[in-house]
Amino acid sequence: MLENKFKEDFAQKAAEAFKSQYQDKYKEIGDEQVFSASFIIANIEKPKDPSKGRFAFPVFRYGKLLGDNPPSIASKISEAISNSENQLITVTSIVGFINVQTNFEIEASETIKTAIRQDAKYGSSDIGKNKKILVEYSSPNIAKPFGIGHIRTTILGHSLRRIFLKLGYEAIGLNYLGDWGTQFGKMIVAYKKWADDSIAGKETVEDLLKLYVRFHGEAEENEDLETQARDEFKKLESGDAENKALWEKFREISINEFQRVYDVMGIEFDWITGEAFLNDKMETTIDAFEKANLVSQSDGATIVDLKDDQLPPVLLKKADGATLYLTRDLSGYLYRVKEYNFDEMLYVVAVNQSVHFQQMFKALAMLEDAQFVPDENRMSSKGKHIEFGMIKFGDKMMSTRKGHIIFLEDVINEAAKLAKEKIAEKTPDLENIDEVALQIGLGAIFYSQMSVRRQKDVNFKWEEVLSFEGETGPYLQYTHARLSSLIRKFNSPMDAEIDFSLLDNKEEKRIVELVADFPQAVADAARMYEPNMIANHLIELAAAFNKFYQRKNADGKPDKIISDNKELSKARILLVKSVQIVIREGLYLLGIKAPEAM
RNA sequence: GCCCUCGUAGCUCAGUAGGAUAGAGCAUCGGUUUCCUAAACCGAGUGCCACAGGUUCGAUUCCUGUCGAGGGUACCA
Repeated sequence: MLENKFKEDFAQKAAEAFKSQYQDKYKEIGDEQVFSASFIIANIEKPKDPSKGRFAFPVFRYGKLLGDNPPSIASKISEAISNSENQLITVTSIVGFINVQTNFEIEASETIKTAIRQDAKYGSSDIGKNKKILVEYSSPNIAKPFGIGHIRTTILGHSLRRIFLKLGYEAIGLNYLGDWGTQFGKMIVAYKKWADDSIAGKETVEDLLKLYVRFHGEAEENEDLETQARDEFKKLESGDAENKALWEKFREISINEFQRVYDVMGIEFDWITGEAFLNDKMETTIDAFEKANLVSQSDGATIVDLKDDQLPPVLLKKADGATLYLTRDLSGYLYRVKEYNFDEMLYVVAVNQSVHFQQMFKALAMLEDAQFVPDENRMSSKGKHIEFGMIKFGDKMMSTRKGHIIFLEDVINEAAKLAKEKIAEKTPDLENIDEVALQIGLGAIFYSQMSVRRQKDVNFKWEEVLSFEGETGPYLQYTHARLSSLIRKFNSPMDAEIDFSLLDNKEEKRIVELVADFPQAVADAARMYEPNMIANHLIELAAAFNKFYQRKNADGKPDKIISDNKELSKARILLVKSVQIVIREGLYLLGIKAPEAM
């Protein structure tokens, strides 16, 4: 918390300045709250234009209180601070803002040393200490292939897990497979009717998809199929052996396929489970709602009326007695409460399921109300739907049912292929070409999802996902490779005394600021459940570094990082090292690998 | 009908605890490589921040309404 050192110094001095400059008013007002250092520090902000100052403090709110105009207040306070002993900061004032510059040598020295000392831990903190957070993500449906539609939940959730781990949380990544539900009735009907005997036992997910698509195609003509599907699922749920065997077959084919894709993508989970896991817990859940007197019958179905105009009732059981997705999710929540006693339970699921989660959280709250659970023990409010926008293709929604699907693996293969071509052209003697090509391909894909705020719908465009130039994953990776290359090239020891005052141009200054602000970016990303904030920060840092890398001296000659000026080179290479750490760790938080060369 | 999300440059998007002249990338045009990786860098132009009100010293940001796009709205997930 290096930055605080400067902020605290400023806040302290500003508080004193208010007291001395406005003695009479200060006493009259009596309320010292808004003049306290802690209030000031909380209201410090960052100018959009970094050249204005490292941070700023607007004084408009004091205008009425002090009976003085803001520009005058700002100038009086800043003058008073300037007249005091200042090691750390320099202040100036303009139109009601007090702008603060930090002592750059100190900030540079401490930022760089901290980053290098903490290395992979840079940006971490202990704000999540003793807190447990569950993150449910990916959660593909069995018997459907892994499509591009699954990419956002997978990448977002995976990144959030890593971000929370970095902040000291016990973060548990959960893959909750859609391995139960009426869709299996559909699959079973389709399989029994149309399965190709010649490939029996060797079916792939694609074969299952064909059956699924055919079912929906024919069901449009023949409504009876839907009824048959419900019957088959009902049979499955009551333990029919033949259907159980088919279900296990579908499940195994899918899981093997998923695992292969996760391995390629480098996606990790702490617990892979599924809806079927909850089958024996459903009755307990329904009992709990019954005991709480929340259950009623409606049109033959077993429901919980949420007493809310905005929300449809929760269906615990369909008229035929079979359970639904929501029943299973409620059971899952109650199970996880018991098993993990979490502080937060994040559901990284697309926005089209928002009603589902509203229903779920409301039902859980009603259950706790009925059970008179005291506030401090309530768990129902700890669930959060981390929603994200839909993926469209050619401006249309993707629909698995209609077979409109882009296989994630095809996207990955295509990206890796293009990356490999590019390497062959640029760095043909690179050793581990295939490995790096995959890293870059994945970097492009991952970044394309991370560069947009999660609430936005995104239109899948091959040329955007496969772009390696401009604000992209490969740009960050390329920058990392450059940084790594510099460090390799500078093969003198780095432990000598460094004169950080040699770092004095505006490019170096900007880089130090961005390195120093990385921990804040990580914390912000966690607060907003928005990895995009880290992606943005990395792009800014990479751009600042690349600018520095290609900067020219006044004479128009390249100002090289490694030069004959030994002392300057040493200081700069440490700066380079700190940037490398931030880019590498930042990319890690996004789930992207940082190659040493490419 | 009702509910949720989104609406910023030609295109894709940042701007996320309200702040000082609204920023990037792509695309277009021009420049930079005797090379610390040109997947880069430099320069050039573009905006009634959907619209209308409100709150505030100050609104792209918060509130209300309108319009537009997408999603959802009990026996799918």
